[in-house]
Amino acid sequence: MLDSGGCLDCKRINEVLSRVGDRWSVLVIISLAQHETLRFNELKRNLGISQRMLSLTLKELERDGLVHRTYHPTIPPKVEYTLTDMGRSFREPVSALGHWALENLGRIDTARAAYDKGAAK
Amino acid sequence: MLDSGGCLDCKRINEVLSRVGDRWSVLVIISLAQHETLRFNELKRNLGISQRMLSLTLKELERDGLVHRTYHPTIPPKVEYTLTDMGRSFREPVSALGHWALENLGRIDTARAAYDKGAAK
DNA sequence: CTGCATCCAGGCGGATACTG
DNA sequence: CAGTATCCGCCTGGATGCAG
Repeated sequence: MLDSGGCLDCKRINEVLSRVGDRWSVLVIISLAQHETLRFNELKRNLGISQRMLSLTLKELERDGLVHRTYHPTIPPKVEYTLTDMGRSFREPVSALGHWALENLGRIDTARAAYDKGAAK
Repeated sequence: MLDSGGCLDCKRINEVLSRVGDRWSVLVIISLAQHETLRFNELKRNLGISQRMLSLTLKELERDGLVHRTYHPTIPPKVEYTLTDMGRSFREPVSALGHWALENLGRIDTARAAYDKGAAK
């Protein structure tokens, strides 16, 4: 609920995070960035996401102009998803995050273990 | 459920996102990065976060070794929070995300408006 | 195959009250 | 001031069933 008064950047970050910041959106974009084009069930299998969440996520991403949807009215139907230019550009900051993740996951685990041991419980 | 079989990076990203990927963690880190040192209620006011969430978030961040907590046993008590080295390093990928956000928020809004108009409802 | 609709459990997160 | 504890609504997200 509202601004509060401090840090203006925070509100911006907050905004963008509410849009494309959820786990599934990020993962869908990463997956599409790696595979170029994927069908609905391919994404579903790759990410281990439920149909419901994938459906909702893709619709949002399409709405936000990050993902392009191509519907082939064949039988059975075939739908292909690709990144838009904006979607591809999103991959840069995300990969920076991914890089940081890979480098620091171990450190975080170590810190946690130390913290948990110290606090005992 | 799990892994699925595809994209190994996704699991990693997923992991790190489950740790420091939530909205409040990110905002706390950004705020601390900007102000160097902040007290509990300063953070609370800056972010417009509830005590409960701030308390939980800070405890997690401290546990993960991203935030350092200094307790001054005065009366009234005074607690200062600062970023650790790892916490500071996290700010780089986040600022990349922030940059992207500022550049593309407008585009997203435009895409949304177009989408909503087209779909009508 | 690609979805949408429904149901339902679990967790996030705010409001409030209380302690040191 | 800096938390902890409780209550509770809301939304996320999985499971299932159905349609085109």
